[in-house]
Amino acid sequence: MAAGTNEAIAAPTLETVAARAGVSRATVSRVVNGSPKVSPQVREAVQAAIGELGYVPNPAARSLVTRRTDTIAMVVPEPDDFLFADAYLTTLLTEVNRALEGSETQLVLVIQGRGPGRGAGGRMHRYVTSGHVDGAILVSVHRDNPLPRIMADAGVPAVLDGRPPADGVALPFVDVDNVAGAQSAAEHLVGLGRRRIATIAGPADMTGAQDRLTGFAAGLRAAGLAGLVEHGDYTESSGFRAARALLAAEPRLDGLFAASDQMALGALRALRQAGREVPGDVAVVGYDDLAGAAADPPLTSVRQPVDLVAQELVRLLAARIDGRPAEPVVLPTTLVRRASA
Amino acid sequence: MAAGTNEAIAAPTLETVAARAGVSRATVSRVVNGSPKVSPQVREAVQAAIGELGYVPNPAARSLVTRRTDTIAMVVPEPDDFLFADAYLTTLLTEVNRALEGSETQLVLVIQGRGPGRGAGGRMHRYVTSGHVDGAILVSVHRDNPLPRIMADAGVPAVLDGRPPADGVALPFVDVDNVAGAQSAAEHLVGLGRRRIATIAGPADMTGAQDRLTGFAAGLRAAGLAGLVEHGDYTESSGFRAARALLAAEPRLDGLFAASDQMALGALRALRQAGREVPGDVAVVGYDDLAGAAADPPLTSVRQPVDLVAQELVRLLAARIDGRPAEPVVLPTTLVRRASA
DNA sequence: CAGAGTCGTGAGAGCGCTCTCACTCGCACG
DNA sequence: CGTGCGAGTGAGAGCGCTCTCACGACTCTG
Repeated sequence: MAAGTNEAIAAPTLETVAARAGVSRATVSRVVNGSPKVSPQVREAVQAAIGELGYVPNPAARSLVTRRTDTIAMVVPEPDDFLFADAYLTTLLTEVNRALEGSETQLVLVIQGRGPGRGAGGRMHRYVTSGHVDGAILVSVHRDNPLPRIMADAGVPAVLDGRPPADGVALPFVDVDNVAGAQSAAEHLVGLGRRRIATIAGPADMTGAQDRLTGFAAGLRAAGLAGLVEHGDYTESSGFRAARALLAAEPRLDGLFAASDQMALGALRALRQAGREVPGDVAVVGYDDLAGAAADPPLTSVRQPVDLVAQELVRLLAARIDGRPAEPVVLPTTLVRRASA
Repeated sequence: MAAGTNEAIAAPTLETVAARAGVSRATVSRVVNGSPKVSPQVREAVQAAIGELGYVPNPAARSLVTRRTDTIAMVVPEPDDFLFADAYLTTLLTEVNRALEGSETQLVLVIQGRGPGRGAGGRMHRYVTSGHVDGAILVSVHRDNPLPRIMADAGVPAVLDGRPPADGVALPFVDVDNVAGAQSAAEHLVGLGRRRIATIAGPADMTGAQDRLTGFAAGLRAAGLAGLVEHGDYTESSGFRAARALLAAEPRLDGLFAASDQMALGALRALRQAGREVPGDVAVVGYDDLAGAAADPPLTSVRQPVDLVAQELVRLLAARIDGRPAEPVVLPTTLVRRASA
């Protein structure tokens, strides 16, 4: 059946505490908020009263007057997106949470459903726009996503994970240097002596995927090579399909760069089925360095500093919330070498 | 550099709308909350005013008086847990979100950090306990987790994903029939003619893992067999290690049941490295049916109805929040057969 | 020793909303 | 034609908190 006594008696308020400590509401409020202008004796008395009464401030009352909720949202466009980029998103989520530790700010994960409330004016837009949160981190934003515009129009502080498209709303953002990262992957393959190199790129409507493709192409071009391209959607199965297509187009393929570890995993599976040895026949490099360490063989991958991304995202958003300016940040990647390339 | 005009002018309030529509605050409130006792003409006028002004109710003010926040929390104990059971937790999260679609209730994901605010009275306990949310779904609860007790003591409605230990707080819960699920896995292996069967069990301090072990043992016993047991923590790598240990203890192993797909994946890797064919030499069954469909070979697994679990969790919690009783729910599993067993 | 600060404290307004209660109609009833 | 009643509406009292302002009690300064 269920929980214990059905709700304790009325929760203590500032008033109750004040009466108990023999001071005014204002003074209790000062103690609770750590104001320095309270004498030590009074402070102690108030703290004792708070302890005895088990007083906890009412967040609704507080934010009614402060116009602050001490809550920020991480907004993920839709469940499918959420699942597909799984490892990256969960990691980012965890890291953002960690970056918030020690502060009073609470993180709320908002997943856009696909129900009727989906479009502009939907439940989630209303939520994010109507004062429930002080600001938002927008994640996994595709080009046609209206959310950045909505947030900007509503005057709600927001930052982006990943750079916005050139024609998009100019929100502050944190990105990793995808061009350089992908280029280092391409150069690594070239350095290994590979010459027939292909890439499994990400969705064409995401800037991160575009940049990785750009970097890859630049890396090959520098070596006087051209590469095959096949697109996936960051999932394992799309990587599997893309790798088969690539193999069909170029049976003598000897190097492969996948724009996500998930896709690299799918490619590994396709290669194994096709009887190719990795790295013997085909050297494979992934991206994210989030899912490949336990692969077979362990995946060489471009690591993104997700912890730093999270910290910068939080820092930028905090700045915007306080009305300070926030400059975009671009973080470097590192190539982590393992057995696959 | 950032968002557009720095915040629109003061947001419209009930007062503003009332003035514009030529009615009182109370009437606007009635319209906003869909009260039936408003004449059609007035309702229309008010709705027009709301539209023109772009009025959005202030949630803090509202919940200050209603004592409701229309927000529930899903509480995940710690980042490591979150990561380890990855697929299950993300799926559950998505499904709970989906179950909430159409309602006005918003889901907040709360991850317990490991900082100083960790213990009782920590940031997260305060958050969940102090009126930020109407209730909470507790997930991945280990035996020594104080949270169920804290919630019960604070009188905050809460429900559990997975049955609580016998000596734990009697919160309403939703569980799957882990005993029957594991038993069906064992029976399947037996039915395949396997006789040297082992299991990789989950953490001993989680009831779900216990139940799976119980069911597995029961299934073997019914066939007059005994099985080897090795414990893991639901991660891929723990499955890898456990499978090696099992292989060392019983080289002629011909059947293996892992209490999670992740661990089954690790086992697959260990078996391949040991030169065993799956399912030829060793038949493998996983649990969750969340990560094995694209494995090599595709994993036979015990499927949990995560969507139903989510729906029931939401239903039970809603009942508790409304002060209605909530009976525990136990849902059935199904064995999904693929190539691995 | 008067004037000018400090410092700690309390009084009280007000944040935007909901909800009870009282009031005003218009209409059916006796 | 008075009375009763239900439906629609408004007035106003809070919900629990923060924050400005005023004030009393000191401590300094000249």
